[in-house]
Amino acid sequence: MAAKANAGLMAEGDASMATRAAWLHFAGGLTQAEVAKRLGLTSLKAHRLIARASREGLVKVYIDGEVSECVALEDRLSATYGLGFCQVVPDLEGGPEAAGPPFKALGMAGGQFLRRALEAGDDALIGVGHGRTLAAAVEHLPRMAAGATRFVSLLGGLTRKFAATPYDVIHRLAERTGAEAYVLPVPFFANSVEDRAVLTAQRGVKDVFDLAARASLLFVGIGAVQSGASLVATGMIEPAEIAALEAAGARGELLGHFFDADGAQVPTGLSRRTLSLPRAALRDRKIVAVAGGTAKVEAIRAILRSRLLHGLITDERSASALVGASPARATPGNGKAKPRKSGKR
Amino acid sequence: MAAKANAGLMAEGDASMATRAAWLHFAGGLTQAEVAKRLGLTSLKAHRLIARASREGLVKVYIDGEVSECVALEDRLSATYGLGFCQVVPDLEGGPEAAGPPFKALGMAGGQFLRRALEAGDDALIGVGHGRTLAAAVEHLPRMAAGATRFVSLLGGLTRKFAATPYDVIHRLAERTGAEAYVLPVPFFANSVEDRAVLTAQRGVKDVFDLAARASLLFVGIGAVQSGASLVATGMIEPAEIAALEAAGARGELLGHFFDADGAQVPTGLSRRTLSLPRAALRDRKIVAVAGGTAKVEAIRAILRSRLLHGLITDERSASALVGASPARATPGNGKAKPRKSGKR
DNA sequence: CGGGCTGGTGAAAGATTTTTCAAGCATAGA
DNA sequence: TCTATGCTTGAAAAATCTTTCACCAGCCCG
Repeated sequence: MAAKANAGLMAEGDASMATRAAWLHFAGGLTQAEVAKRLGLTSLKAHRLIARASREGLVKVYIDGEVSECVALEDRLSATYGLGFCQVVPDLEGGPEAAGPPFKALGMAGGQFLRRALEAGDDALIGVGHGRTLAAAVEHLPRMAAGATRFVSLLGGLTRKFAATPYDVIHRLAERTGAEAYVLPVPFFANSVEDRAVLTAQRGVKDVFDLAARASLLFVGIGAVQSGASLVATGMIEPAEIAALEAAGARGELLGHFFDADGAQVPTGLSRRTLSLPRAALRDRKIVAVAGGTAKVEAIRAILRSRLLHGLITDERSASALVGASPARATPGNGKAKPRKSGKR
Repeated sequence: MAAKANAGLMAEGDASMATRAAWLHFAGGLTQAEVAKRLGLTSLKAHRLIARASREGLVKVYIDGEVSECVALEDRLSATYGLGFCQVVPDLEGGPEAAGPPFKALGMAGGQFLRRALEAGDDALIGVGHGRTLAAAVEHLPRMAAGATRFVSLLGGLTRKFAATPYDVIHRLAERTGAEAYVLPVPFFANSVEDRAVLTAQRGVKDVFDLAARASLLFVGIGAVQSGASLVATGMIEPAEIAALEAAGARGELLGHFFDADGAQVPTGLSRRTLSLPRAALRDRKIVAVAGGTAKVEAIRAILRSRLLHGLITDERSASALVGASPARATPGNGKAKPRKSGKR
């Protein structure tokens, strides 16, 4: 009877219904048919509601156990690079040569980190960087009130391309948490040193930079220095520029600053055009980076060696590469220790 | 202190493997066969690992959307009873006759509440009550560090029965969070007033009571006053006693204190033997109760009317009954007032 | 040493979930 | 008014997950 009433519209009540169906199914462990019966729907409809709830990210799932190999990697990374915090998540993407960076896995871990940070409320002002990885982290952040926490962009984010606009990170963050957020409506790199001066002199911009300098937690990504890097792909930096940087020894990027394989800063003309926190402002800050994927291992190592990081969230494969261990296929103990009885069937 | 009850539920490597399999399956969305291939197992083994991980509660699921009906109920309850916080969760158990209290649903909500409280860290000392509902809440609390938060029992918890020992609540809480926890190794109700005096005079006991009086958040359950109530079932109170209480008009119990249908305290000889916070210590405290189920509606209403609660977590059906047409002081001489009137189907 | 018990294993049957595909209905534009 | 388009719907097929059942190995006890 109740189900019949809402035959017409579906935008509002449907989301509620989807949530309810998902709740019954996932939390309650009811089968889709049971959910259907309970809600007075056909099982197919129930399935569609549930599928939609999952698709829209209404269903958050996380695993609350430790994978020993990952914990070991965390310990080694922490010890080696003096991290105060480290999390290594198992790889999700299949295949041996993993396509892109493990956005999903990193996103879940990053999202949880953010959630904790927000719930703890220790950091009244959190600075955030750019990139798809960070965007993924925000994507996995549950809807929640941010309390008194505010967010501030750490670097300019305008870009020509529409897709994957870095704006999204802080934007969505604000949207999801209802927190105040200060963005920097300037490019990541200005066209010239003079332009940079003009831009930073803008009242609003200057204020935000001042704010960024005071953030107590910096949540950032790490950029690779390669022709295929996102910096290039998003049009924030020219292929020629990245090539020059690479030639100059740059291996990794953090908040617009470039570092070589030893973690030393690479001086470059580009930095005089960068709209970001000055290098000096990165010392002794609580910087937590989330990054991973084969393409970024070198960059991550460079940044780690700079000793600027306080925390790192990465994936198992990258972590493994970082500590120098052999590729170590994700086939621990069980697979190798026992000479399996050869599965002939 | 936290007893590291790392019972050998499963071998070390197995747990790790199960976690990994669960991660791949739930977080990564891989099919069980894919997980198996990735881990070098048969798909059946993968399934068993995943099933085990779920069974052991390593997989936490929660739904991040609002069900409009529940939100409406929350608002009404908050307004009606002056609550500062209210959460209503959809019912999980099927059928109109709803077996027992909705432990699972309440547990999930309660667990989340606790997690938030711990992560916020606003309450340095949290007092906890008894009961299966609270136990369920702790059950659904993820493993996490409690920071500086400490826990303290609000009432004695010894009982004759082994199963469902109320001890579990604070015990498991300590175990799961690694927090300091102070228990009250005395019965809920002493055998006599003299006994009570002796017990409360014990040095350790007195200290814990003093601590309990200072807890900034009280996380408690609500007890029904019926022959079938848990108070009776766990042997903490005699059938004859509960019958007397019921005859005296008692309808609900909160931390060992009894209240009638109007929320007024029911004076009873029992209270002089109760090892719990004195009634006076309940005023103006941040008390959050979690309770639900048809059998408890009356009790919840009684407690709500006492206006002692700051927060309530309950299930949809109970909430519905609570706000539903319910003339005050409908004191049914005989216990035939079960509002089991739910639209079937 | 054998019996009974426990716990893990795999094949196959049984359920459930997910995809596919064709059809229905409403809306917007011609 | 008619038609195209887009979105939802339902039945059935395909894929996947879960249970069942029989079996085997290790282990404690008699």
